[in-house]
Amino acid sequence: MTETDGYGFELPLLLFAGFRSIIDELHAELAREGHPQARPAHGFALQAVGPQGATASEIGRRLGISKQAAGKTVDRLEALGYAARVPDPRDARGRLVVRTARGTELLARSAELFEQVRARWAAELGADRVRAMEQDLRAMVPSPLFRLDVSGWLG
Amino acid sequence: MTETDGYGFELPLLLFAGFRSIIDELHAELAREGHPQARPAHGFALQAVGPQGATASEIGRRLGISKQAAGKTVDRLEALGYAARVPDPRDARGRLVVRTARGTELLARSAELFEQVRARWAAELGADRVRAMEQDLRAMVPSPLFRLDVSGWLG
DNA sequence: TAAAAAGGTAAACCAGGTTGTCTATCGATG
DNA sequence: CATCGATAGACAACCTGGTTTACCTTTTTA
Repeated sequence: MTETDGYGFELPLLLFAGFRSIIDELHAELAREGHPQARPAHGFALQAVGPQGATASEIGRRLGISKQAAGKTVDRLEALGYAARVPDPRDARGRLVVRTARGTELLARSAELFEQVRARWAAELGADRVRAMEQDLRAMVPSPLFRLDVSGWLG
Repeated sequence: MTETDGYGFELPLLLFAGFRSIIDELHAELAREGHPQARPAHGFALQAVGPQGATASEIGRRLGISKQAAGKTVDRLEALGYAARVPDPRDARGRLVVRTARGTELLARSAELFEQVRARWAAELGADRVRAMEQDLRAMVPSPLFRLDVSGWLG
């Protein structure tokens, strides 16, 4: 990092700023539509729950965080009405985390809004440029799993 | 977000994964070179200090966080030997935060490593594709300031 | 020169991560 | 069929790094 922010330093900043601007736009609109409490982390976690539900331990594994941390996040989702815990019929130890209707609605609306953002990028830059960006990132990135250990990772 | 991760949902994920893979690579190497304690947040904060030094309040403003939070981060940088607080000769209220030699070294080495990563991307994808990615992101992103309120923002 | 603005610090709180320990249950194996 | 290792979940203690509120000191300004 020189004082003049050379090229090399700019690339990661731009990638993060791109990510952030999309997520900010998404959540500004979600807040307007009745989800003011929803945070980016909630969408990721809810996605990790999956349509069939999952145990907190499994969610932790999918997110790359401890089962305890996953449990706390599920507590939060539960408090906000996006997920619920039900007894696991096949394992008396476990409690299955499932999406509520509100949780499913949040994900569905998020998907629509993400499509809108991408369409705007395509309109602005050209569809081919957006496709190229995605293709290039796919080539350079190990795998676009949603690791959720961001808090601990960043700081 | 549909279950099948349509295009719209993939773009932000790819942007974040790209950012993250670069930062992970950087810090893996920094750790090998004697900076195992350095976290991504430290680099951002140290950058915000600037070559002339800055007050904690000013750092907070640059990073988009409260002066108290900035103060805590400076505490951390100080403990790790990357920054020091000196009396501000022009303001008896303030204490100027300045980079130590070790802090400057961390930033310089980071800059070199960022250049290396970008060169690898250019070799893999083609220099024009990397330039195009940067150009397109620059066009879509408000401004690539390093907001550091990520912890609070994400969760 | 008094009031407002700004720097720094401290305390209380929250979110979300960690590790470690404990109990209950599951599943495989002798 | 009993036992034992692995696993789910809960709980506690702790760390980092945000927040807000409050207060003191110093500087700026009206």
